[in-house]
Amino acid sequence: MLDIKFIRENRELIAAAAKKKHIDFDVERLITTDDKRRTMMTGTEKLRAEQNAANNSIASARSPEDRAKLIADMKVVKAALEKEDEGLKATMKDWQNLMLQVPNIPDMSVPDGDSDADNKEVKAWGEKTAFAFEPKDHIEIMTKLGMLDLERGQKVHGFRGYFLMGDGVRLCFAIWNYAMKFFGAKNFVPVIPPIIVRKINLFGTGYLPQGEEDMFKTQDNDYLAGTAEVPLMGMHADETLSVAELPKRYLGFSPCYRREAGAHGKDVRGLIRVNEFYKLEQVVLCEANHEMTIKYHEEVNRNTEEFIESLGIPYRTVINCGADLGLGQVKKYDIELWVPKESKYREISSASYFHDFQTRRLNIRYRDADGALRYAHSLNSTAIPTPRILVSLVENFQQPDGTIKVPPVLVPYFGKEVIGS
RNA sequence: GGAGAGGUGGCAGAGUGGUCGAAUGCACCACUUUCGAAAAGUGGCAAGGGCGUAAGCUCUUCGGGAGUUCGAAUCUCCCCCUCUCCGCCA
Repeated sequence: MLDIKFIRENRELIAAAAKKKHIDFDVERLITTDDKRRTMMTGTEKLRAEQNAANNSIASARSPEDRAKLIADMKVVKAALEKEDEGLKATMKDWQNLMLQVPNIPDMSVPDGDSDADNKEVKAWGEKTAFAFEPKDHIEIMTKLGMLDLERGQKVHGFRGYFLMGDGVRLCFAIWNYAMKFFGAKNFVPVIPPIIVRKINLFGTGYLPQGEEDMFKTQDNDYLAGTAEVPLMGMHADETLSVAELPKRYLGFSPCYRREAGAHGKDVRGLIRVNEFYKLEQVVLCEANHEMTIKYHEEVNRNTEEFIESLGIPYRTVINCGADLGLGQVKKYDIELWVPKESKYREISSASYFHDFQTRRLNIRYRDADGALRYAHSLNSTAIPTPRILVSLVENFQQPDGTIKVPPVLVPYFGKEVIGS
C-alpha cells in the first residue's frame, strides 16, 4: 500500500511502475475515484458538523418546545446525511480495492524485462564444477544413497511428494545447525513462528489478494504460509516500536507450504519444486530511510552469499527485472546455485525490500528521535531453503564412485566427511 | 465440543444515552529544583483524514459491521478476536 497523497503527486511514476512490473493497473481510475471520494467526504462532513453542533443545543435547550423544534430540524439533516453516506460508502469500497492493487515503485537500478529470463547477472562466484566423469543428477545420487524416496513420497503425498531419509535428513540438520550459528553471529534472533496464519497477515505482506491460488487453506479459513516472512511481519502488526529497538533482525525457521498452482508443467521431478519444505528466512525491520534499507538489503543478500561461499558451491547473483518483482517489492536479488546435471543456475534465495509498503498495510510504526510516528521499512531474504539446497550441494560434491563429499564447514555438524562410503 | 467473561489512548484502567476524544495512574516530553542524577513540583502529551501559505477550522476513530435515536464508548443484532472453566486430544 502506498500513501494516496504520494500517489496523487506521482501518478506518472505509478503508471511507469505498473508498466515495468507488467501489472495491469490504471492510476487514472484511482485518481478519479479519489476525487469522487473527497467530494463526497466534504458533503457528509458538512452535515455531520451541523449535527454535532446541534447536539449541544439540544442537550442544553431551555424549554421542551425549543428542544422539540431542534430535534425536528435535525431529522431533516439526518435524512440527508443517510443518503450522502450511502454514496460515500460505495465509493470507499471501490477506492480500497484499487488501493490494494497499487504497485510499489521499482528502484532505478531494476532492469526492464518480460520474465525471469531477463534478470541481469551482477555477480558470479566460483568455478562451475568440472567432472572427470559423467555427473548424475540429485535424484539418482540421493536415491541410491538412501537419502531420498520420491516414489513413496508420491504414493503418500501425491505429485511433488518426497521422503527425505537417512543422511538426507542428517544433512538437513547439519545445514540448519550450521546456519543457526552462522546467522546467529550476524545478530539475528532465531524465531520459530506459527505458519498457520490469519488472512490479515497475507494481505499485510502483499501475498493477498493476488496470490490466493498458490496457498493452502484450512477449514477455519486460515492459511498455511509459504514463508516465515508472513508470520514474522505479522508479529509486530499494529505495534509502535521505539527507534532504539530497530533494526529488528529475525531468523525465522519454519515449514513452508506452496501449492505451486501456476507451475504445473515446471520442475516436475526431484527436490527443486515441492509443496512443503523448510526454510530459514531473514527478516529485517528498520527505520524509514532509503539509505538504511539499501544497506540492510545488501547485507541480507550478502549474508546468504557468504553462507553459500562457505559451503563452496558455485553461484551467481542476479538482479530481478521489473516483470519478476512482486507488487510490493522495490528491488530484488536472487541467488542461483550451479546445478551441474542441468548445466544451469537454479534459484535458491531471494532478497527484497519494500520500503513502507508492507508496514503500512500491517501498521508497523515506530517513534523516531523527533517523537514523530513513522512506518518502519521492511525487507527479507532467504537464508537457506531445504531440501532445495541439497540439489546443488549433492550434485556439485558428487564423487565418481557415487558418494558425496561433505563440505568441510558441515563436517563438524554432520559427523562424517563422506556420504555413502 | 459445552459454559462463561471480556475487547476503551504507548500500557494499566474508569466510564452504561447528550457539554466524553474520554477520569485516574504509569510511561513519555518540557520546565523548576540539583554540580549532575534520583526524588518532588508545574505544564504538555492519541491517531488518521479534508480545507488552508499559515494561524486555524473541521470530520472520523472506544474490536469490525448493521440497527434504534435528533444524538451511541454506553441500547439491540450479527461477525471477529482474547481469556477462564469443563470435556476431548497430545
